[in-house]
Amino acid sequence: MPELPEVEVVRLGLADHVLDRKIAEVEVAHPRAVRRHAEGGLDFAARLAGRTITGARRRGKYLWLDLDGGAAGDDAVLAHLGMSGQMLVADATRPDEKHLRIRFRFADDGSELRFVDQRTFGGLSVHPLVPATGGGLLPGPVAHIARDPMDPLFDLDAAVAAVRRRRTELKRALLDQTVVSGIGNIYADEALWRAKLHSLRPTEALTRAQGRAVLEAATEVMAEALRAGGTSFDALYVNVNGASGYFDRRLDAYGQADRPCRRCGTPIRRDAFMNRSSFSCPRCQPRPRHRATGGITASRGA
DNA sequence: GTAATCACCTGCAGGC
DNA sequence: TGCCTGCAGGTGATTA
Repeated sequence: MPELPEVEVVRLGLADHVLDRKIAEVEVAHPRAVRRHAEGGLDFAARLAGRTITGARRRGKYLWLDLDGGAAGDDAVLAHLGMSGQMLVADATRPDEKHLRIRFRFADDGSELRFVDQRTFGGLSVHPLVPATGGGLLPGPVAHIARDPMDPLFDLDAAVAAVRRRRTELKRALLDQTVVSGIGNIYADEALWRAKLHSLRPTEALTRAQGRAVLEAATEVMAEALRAGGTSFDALYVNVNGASGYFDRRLDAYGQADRPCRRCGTPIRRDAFMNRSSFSCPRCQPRPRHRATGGITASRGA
């Protein structure tokens, strides 16, 4: 599942393969892939034909391709990979993927850019760039997203304060993209394990030191994942060349149900959390005393 | 204004 | 073998 490191790997690949290339034609094979483009697929394709890609940027799990000046000024193609989205640079002669949703053909007749998405949670859309709080230009839908821990202007103390201002459970706050962006279920569990904090810990009772510890752990684990090329459990996350990352082999908590904790040997526990799963070590990460439980201990393993 | 819940969607594993 | 159910989970709309 693409989280920040996986999206960054894709962004780097796009920067290598599509920068300064002129789009000749865009084909939308599935309307759901452009559902966030309010004017529909035909308008999406029409707005991109003839434009040149001038940049590949990212905030959190969103990435976008800057376009040269159009009729209405600077704009960008915004992409969210959702659960299973892939941006593939492919030779035009290669057979189409089963879940090909959008195809970009370029004026140079070289490789194509394909948006492939099995579960259709992802999508592409075109938006004008608008001034963002804190400076810079961003596509409109990204303007409310907080800076991610790999952003050079990320303010750790401000992020800790934002987490502590919330009145919720710690993991919910970590997953809230308006508090800190880029963290998904995998890296939230890994950061909590490293910081020895339970996902249900109330944010209002979190000390500054604990807040710093969990956000620093998140930064650390995502940087390590990026160096490994991202986390892949199956064929759903790949880079632009279709290759998988290797960080899943180094996960300490996520997907490790019933396996011994690498710190203390206690079996990792799986709990239900927001219609998904949460993994933690019951010894290193004790539950807070005054929170409702209701989790499950049965596990399906990884 | 803030927090919680649910729908969206497809493929796979496991049980019967 | 085939059907059914549960699970994976990020985002945005809706509800409280």
